[in-house]
Amino acid sequence: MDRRIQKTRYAIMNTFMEIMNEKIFEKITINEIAERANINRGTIYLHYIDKYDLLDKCIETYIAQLVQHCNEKHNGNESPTNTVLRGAFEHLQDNFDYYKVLLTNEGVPLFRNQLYKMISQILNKEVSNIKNTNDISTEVKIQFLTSAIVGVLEWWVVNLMPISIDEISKQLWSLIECNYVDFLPVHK
Amino acid sequence: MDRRIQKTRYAIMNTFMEIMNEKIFEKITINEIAERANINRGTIYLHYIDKYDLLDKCIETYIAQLVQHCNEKHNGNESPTNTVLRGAFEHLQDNFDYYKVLLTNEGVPLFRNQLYKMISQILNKEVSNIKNTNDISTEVKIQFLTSAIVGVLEWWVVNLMPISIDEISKQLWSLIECNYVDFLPVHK
DNA sequence: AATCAATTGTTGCTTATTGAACAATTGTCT
DNA sequence: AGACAATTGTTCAATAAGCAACAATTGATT
Repeated sequence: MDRRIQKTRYAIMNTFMEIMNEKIFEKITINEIAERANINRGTIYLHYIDKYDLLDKCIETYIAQLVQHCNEKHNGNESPTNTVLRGAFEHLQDNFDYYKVLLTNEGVPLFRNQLYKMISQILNKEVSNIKNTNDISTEVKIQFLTSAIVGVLEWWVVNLMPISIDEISKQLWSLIECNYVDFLPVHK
Repeated sequence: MDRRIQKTRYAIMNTFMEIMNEKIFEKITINEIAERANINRGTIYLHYIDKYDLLDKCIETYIAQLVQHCNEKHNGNESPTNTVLRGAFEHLQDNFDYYKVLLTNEGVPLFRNQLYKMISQILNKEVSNIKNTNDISTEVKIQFLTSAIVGVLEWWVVNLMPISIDEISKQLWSLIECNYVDFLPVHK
């Protein structure tokens, strides 16, 4: 992509998140973002319809980065789900400022929905190759697991990462694994 | 000035200084600067003839900022020279990373010359309104003072700002004042 | 001495951003 | 209610930055 687009969008989104840290979403103006980002006001409209669209795009972007980071951890590893989990927490930590804002300021439901969608997609993909062995429907299991995982991710960020990545990813992995070992694919 | 020009030049000069901190001037390539600054290589040539010109422009720019900062301190103050002096040290401290590089890496003579020129201009302006009272030529005095001041500024930066701004500016001011009180304008 | 990769300036064309202006809308204050 | 400043979204022409390609030069390696 054209470098100018990269830089402009980064500046806008970054400034927007910065301001989100200081005041509520409704009080933020396009004007303010443009000035702080040192970007022509009109330029913002070339990329985003309005500030609601900007919020949407921010969430989309960060979730996409989260997925990408996890995928990089995934490739060529024998125990994918475990390392993917670690990758997720790593990314949350590295971009803590963003996720903290998105999970406490406005837009929480939007963000949670995206997160939910993403996790459930991964789980669906992960279980697509194995058959259901007991009488609980896969659908229900996935809903159950997704909610549980999203809840833990959210808790960890909102509570300012109270325990280390090692601990949180190990513990969460244990919870997933021991209760649903029949459900997840077995590696090695 | 067009925002794009500001940002581009800032990115180039900033990256250039960063690299100057890591390797000697001769080993630095335009390519490297462009990549690290995330700027199209051709764009650098729109602003600078080559890396020597870039070094020149950097020095010019930082000196101009130094002068501007001092002037802001100057305006509407009763004892200009003293506050101007403080302003100079403040600016050196705020942009320590730049000046440290310019005074230790290549380009030292270039930078010192510019500094020299700037200080002597200020002194000339400062004494233009008063007449010479003794038998030492104004010319010689200005050369003497300029060298002394530049030397102290340079020493302070190269030795990593070993004493506080308060102390250094007070001490330097004393040296200037007590020896050349007949020479400098008397305020109030 | 010769080869090879990297760097250098430069070019033509495309595209993104800028600044300025505009009317319309919003929110605040009296 | 009316006045007012601030914000909004949009337009336009001008211009800076982008990309890709090029030949020429440099520098290191064999």
